[in-house]
Amino acid sequence: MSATKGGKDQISEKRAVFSDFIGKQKLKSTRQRNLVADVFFASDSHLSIEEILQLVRRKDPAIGYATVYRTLKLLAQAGLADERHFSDGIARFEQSMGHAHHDHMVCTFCGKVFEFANDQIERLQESIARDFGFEITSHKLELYGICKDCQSKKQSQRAGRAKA
Amino acid sequence: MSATKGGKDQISEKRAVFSDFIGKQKLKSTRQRNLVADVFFASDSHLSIEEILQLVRRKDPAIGYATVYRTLKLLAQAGLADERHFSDGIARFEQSMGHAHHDHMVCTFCGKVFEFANDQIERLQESIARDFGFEITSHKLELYGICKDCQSKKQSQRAGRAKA
DNA sequence: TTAGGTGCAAACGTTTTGCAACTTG
DNA sequence: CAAGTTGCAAAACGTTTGCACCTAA
Repeated sequence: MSATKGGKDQISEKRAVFSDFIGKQKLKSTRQRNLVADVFFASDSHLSIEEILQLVRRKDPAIGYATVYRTLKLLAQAGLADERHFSDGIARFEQSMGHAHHDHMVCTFCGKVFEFANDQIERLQESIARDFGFEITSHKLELYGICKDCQSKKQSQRAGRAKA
Repeated sequence: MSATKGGKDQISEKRAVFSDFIGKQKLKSTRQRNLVADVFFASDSHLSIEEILQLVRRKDPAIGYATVYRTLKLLAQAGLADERHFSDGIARFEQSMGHAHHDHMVCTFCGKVFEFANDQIERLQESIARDFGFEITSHKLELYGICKDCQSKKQSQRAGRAKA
């Protein structure tokens, strides 16, 4: 389930892609930008801006929200990040490089996000769209529920308290 | 394409379910609440709060946002409305009674929402969840793209340019 | 040097809430 | 009458933006 398949060198590749993008767009490579990007590349989950900010501030407490928002937007433009909106109103970002298309399973108990891919579903989507004369540009499939771990947590939690 | 399958009597049934809910919760039946509910029941599309407010104000211009928000929340609690969040940041509501489970196809050109249902996809979702030991409580499948009508609109609008 | 970036705080758009006046039961 | 509801305006929420100062190229 790890997002990074190749370890460290994958990160430096992404770093390279990013600085390439920065260069081509005549933007500047700054300490803050690189810090945000590195934190993002080193993570393998679906981080919110808030979470990224917390991680980044461990290394530089002066960094503000705006920089994180702006940098993630750049990363998205560079094709390195994908913005996702699950059912909790806040944006989360995942790495897009090296990821084939996949869908999400969100645990409503612990908030963890699992990824999965299923070609058969993809093909069915295409055929449904075809029937409608609809031209798909993107899609989103999310399963909400309770993950394996939380099912047991939930049970023991309920076992402890009779009823509220 | 029509959401209401039985016509008028379906509306009165919903009205009944709603006032039942109101009664059981020891809430009060008010002119505003009933107006909002009726407007909602009479519609068959995916309305935003803003749109519902506009419709309601035709009959009573004094009604405010808060009442619409509060009433839609009640309708959702009563099992009569489902809140949806497509990729435009604003909440839309659809009627849930009499609706079998279905998914959505959203035209990113005109904003129209089409519904579809596919048992095979549902079954595949279940089997994927089972593989993960995940217990599904709900899910969301949305196809984004361009609907039949808009494909031609788009072509004539971009008459001079190359086709994708 | 200067285009561009930063952090702050204020602005945003949607949704929620506190409250005094007002209905409903 | 008491409890619940209303409309308003203010607050709250995540996000974006204007701006004076700063920094990379």
